[in-house]
Amino acid sequence: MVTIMSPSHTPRTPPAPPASPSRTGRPRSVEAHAAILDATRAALVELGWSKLTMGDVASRAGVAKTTLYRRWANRSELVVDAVAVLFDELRLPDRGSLTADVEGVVLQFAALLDRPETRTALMAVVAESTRDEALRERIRSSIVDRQKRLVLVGRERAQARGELPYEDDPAQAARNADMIFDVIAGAVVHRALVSAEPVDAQWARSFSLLLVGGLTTTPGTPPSPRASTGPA
Amino acid sequence: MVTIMSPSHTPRTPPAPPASPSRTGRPRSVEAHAAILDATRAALVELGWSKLTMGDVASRAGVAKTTLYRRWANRSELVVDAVAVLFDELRLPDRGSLTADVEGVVLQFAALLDRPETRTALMAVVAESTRDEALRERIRSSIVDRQKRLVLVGRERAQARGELPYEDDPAQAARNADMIFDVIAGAVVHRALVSAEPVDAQWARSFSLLLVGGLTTTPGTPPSPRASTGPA
DNA sequence: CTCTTTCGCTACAGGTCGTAGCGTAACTCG
DNA sequence: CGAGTTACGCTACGACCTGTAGCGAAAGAG
Repeated sequence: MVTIMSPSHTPRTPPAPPASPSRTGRPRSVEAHAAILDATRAALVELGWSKLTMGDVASRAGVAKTTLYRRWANRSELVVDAVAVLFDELRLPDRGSLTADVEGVVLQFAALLDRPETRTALMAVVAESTRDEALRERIRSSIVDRQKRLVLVGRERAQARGELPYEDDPAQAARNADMIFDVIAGAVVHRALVSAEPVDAQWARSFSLLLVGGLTTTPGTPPSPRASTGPA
Repeated sequence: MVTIMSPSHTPRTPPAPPASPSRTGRPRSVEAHAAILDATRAALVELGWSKLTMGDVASRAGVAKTTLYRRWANRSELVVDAVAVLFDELRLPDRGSLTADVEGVVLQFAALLDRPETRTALMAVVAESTRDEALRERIRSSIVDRQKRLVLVGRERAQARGELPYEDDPAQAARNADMIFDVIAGAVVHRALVSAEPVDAQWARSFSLLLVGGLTTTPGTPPSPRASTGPA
């Protein structure tokens, strides 16, 4: 009695389809889980983020509204999970050069932002996350990190090709990768959603040339003033 | 009677403080206008975008809720106007070099995104604008264009300094400017809001070097393959 | 067969949106 | 100065959404 007894209600912590750690009791329906995420994406397409309601998603999915709240704390977390899976499509096929690889990832990300679900949801949950630490962490782990891996893969390939130097300081290398990620993802998002203009092949090519030009001109960060320019 | 008689209600088109074209009747209170925008920013700071309500803003501003709806169609438009004025602070002092100018504008924009009002509101209205053409246009004219001008100024200065070449094709020049704008604004926004990490002096410096390195390596877009690098 | 957890359902309190309708205030024009 | 026009504050409202509570029933674990 004196104990916290919080598990009585609002557990909802088990994120994945069913709750893994609990062995006993009725398991959560995996069909319901998939149906809910599908319904969420459908609702995003038809209604957009601002008009999407939990009740609507529930009826589309054929489950009770209470079931949604048993699994997600609020709309934002549900929507993050619903769109996160779309980011699994992102791949980085080896196109032979750093420029071509950047171009490829830009076009892929642009295609993702062209889908109405992500278009309306991505910035909305990011905006929400500025005041919700848990949501920010969920976004980071289920969306941002999936994109960032592509940058790391691309860098490794470029290093293997000799297009980029191997970096000594691991902390510095991480900072660089983070910056490159923000530049790529940020530019594409800004072009697509803020400027609201198409990220087409021409833009992707121009951008890639710009970025790779900067990367090969500026090996590390300021620390090493470097005298001569030119790629390694 | 048969006429549309739409002006009877929901005019609300007159955006600025008072309605300019109308000469007759009681003019809109400019004090109320300022009070509403102030109250909106205050509410954004305290409550954030998602918990900001029209009723709350009205009572903070000391006006009736109906007055808000007479001037703005919805929350989003009100918030855009409320934060737009903050973007007037953006300046581009001549720091002597393109790299330094980029660095300066990055830090200024970052400072703006550090304010809780803009932090919570900017991405929210952008998300909203993906499904609202009027809102998108309002954002473009009152926020985006104010930022974009800085890019144009910076390019002119760099051209005058000889750091960047004068471009022949005006359409191509416009595309380049747009891209640079998306790269700068996008990277800063992404770093600050998505990655949620600080845009500090070090980051600004690294980013500026990267960008300017790319710009001086890649003058135009692919069209003109250009042989030699280096500023004119 | 018992225990545990989830499920669907209903109901609800609390809150917001956006509008309508009224009487009044403020300003322009003839 | 009166008539016409527009903005204002106020009240009230219907429609809707959120998130929770409480129930009996279903679905597994041991």
